[in-house]
Amino acid sequence: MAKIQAIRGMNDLLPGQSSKWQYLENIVSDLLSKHGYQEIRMPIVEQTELFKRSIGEVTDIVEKEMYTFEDRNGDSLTLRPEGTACCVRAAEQHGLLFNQTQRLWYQGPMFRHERPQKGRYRQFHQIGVECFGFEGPDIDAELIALTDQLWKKLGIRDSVELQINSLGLPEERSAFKSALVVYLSDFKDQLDEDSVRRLDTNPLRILDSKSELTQKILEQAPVLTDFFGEDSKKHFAELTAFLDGLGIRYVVNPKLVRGLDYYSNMVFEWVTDALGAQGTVCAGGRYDGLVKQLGGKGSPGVGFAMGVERLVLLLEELKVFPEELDVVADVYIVAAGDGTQIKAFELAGHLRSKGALRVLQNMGQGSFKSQMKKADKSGARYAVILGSNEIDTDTALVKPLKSDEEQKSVAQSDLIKYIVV
RNA sequence: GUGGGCGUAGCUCAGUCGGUAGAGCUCAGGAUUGUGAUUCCUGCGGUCGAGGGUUCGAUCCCCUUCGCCCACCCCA
Repeated sequence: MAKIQAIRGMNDLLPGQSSKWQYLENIVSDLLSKHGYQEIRMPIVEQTELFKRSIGEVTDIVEKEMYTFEDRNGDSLTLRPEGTACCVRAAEQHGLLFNQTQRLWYQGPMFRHERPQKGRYRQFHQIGVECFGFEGPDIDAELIALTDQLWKKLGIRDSVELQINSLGLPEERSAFKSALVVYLSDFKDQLDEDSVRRLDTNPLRILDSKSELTQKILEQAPVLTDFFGEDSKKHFAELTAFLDGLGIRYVVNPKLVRGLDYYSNMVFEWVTDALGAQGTVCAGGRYDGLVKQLGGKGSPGVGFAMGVERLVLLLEELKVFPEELDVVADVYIVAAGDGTQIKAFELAGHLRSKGALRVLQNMGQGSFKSQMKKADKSGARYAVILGSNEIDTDTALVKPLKSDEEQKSVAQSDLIKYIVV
C-alpha cells in the first residue's frame, strides 16, 4: 500500500523550521505594531469572481494557476492566490473604508498551481500590508521605509535591492499599451515566442523579455512616462524625493511591471540575487482603483506582500538566524531513584511559573547516564539533578552544561535565584 | 504546461563492469556503584521509489510510471 504523502508543492513545516518562521514573524509583527498597523484575518477561500475582477481575467494567475472548485451548492470558490483582493473585500464588506484611513496587515497561506521550484510553492505564505484612504506618496514612502527597517533588523539589508517604477493611471497605461502594441506589431516576426503571445495577453510584460532582439526592438518603442499626466508625474517625483530625503537607495527600473492588473502609479520590488531564479522577496504598489472596481465607493490603496518561504531561505543563505533558535529549554530536570519524580514535577512547575524558565522534565526514568545525555542534547544551560540524597535534604544539584563551572548543591528554595542570574 | 538532474537504512551518502548490500550520523545498551558533549565496543534498522521486460539470476541493463529537485514560463 502506497503511503499517503503531502500534496506536491505543499510543504510541512517541521520543528527545526518553525522556530525560524516564528523568529521572522515576531520581528515583523513587532515592527508593524510599532507603526500602528492592525492585523486582519480573512478566510482562505473566496468567491472565484473576486479574483477574476481584481487580478485580471487574462493574467496567468487567473487563467491557469487558481485552485478553483465548486461548492456543494454550485458556487464557484477559489483558494486565494493572493491577499490584497481578500483584504479589500473584507475591509469594504465591514465598512472599514468609508471616509477613513486604515493600516492593516495579514499573514497566511496562498495557493497557486504552478510547477514548484526553489522559492516557489503551490501553498506558500505571505505577510501582506495594506493601507487605505491615503492619496499622497508619503504613505508609499512609509511602507518602503518600513520594509527598509525590517531588512536592517533582520540583518539582510546589504543583500536586497529596492527597485521602483510608476505605471501611471489605468487610462494612461492603456493608452501606452495600445501604442506599444501598434509599434510592436510591425516587428511581430522578429519577436520571441513569449512576447508574441504577450502581445495579446499582457503587452507590458514584453518590456521584461529576456530576448536580446526583443530588447533591441524595444529601444525605439514608445515610453510609458510620455503618457503620464501631471498628477502621475508629480506623485512619482514626490515619492523619490521622500526616498532621497530618507537616504533609502533605490533603482528606477522602467521595465518593472507587476503581474496583477490592479496596480496604478507606484510599484516596487525588493530583489536579491542570492536565491536563484526566484529573487523577489517583497513586492507591492498602489492600487487606487481597486476598491471601486470591487464595488465600493472608492478609496485609494497601497500595499505590499512578502514571501515568507523566500525570506526564510534568504536568512538561511546569509546565515543570520540566531544560533540558539533550536534550544527548547533552559533547564533539564534529571530525577533518579524511587520517589523523585513527584518532586521533579513540583520543581518543574515552580521553575516555570516563578522563574519564567523553560523547563524540560525527564520522562521514562532511564539510567543516570542516559538522562544526562538527554539533558545535554536538549541544549539546556543547566541540568537540575534530583536523587534520593537531594530529596532527603531539600536540595538539588545544579550542573552547568554549557560551561566548565563546577556543579553545585543548592537549596530547592534558592534554585531560581541561582539559575536566573 | 516544457526541459534537465536525481530516487539505496530515520538522515547524509558509498557500492555491485548483473550473483539480493555497506559507512557515518541518529537511536538503545555497555566500558563497575548517581553525572553529559570526547573516545572505544555492541545492538536496532533496508520489499536498493513502484510495475513490467531481458537473464539461470537485476539494486545494477531496457521500458513504463510515480515522487523529489533545478530551470523556462510566471510570480511572493
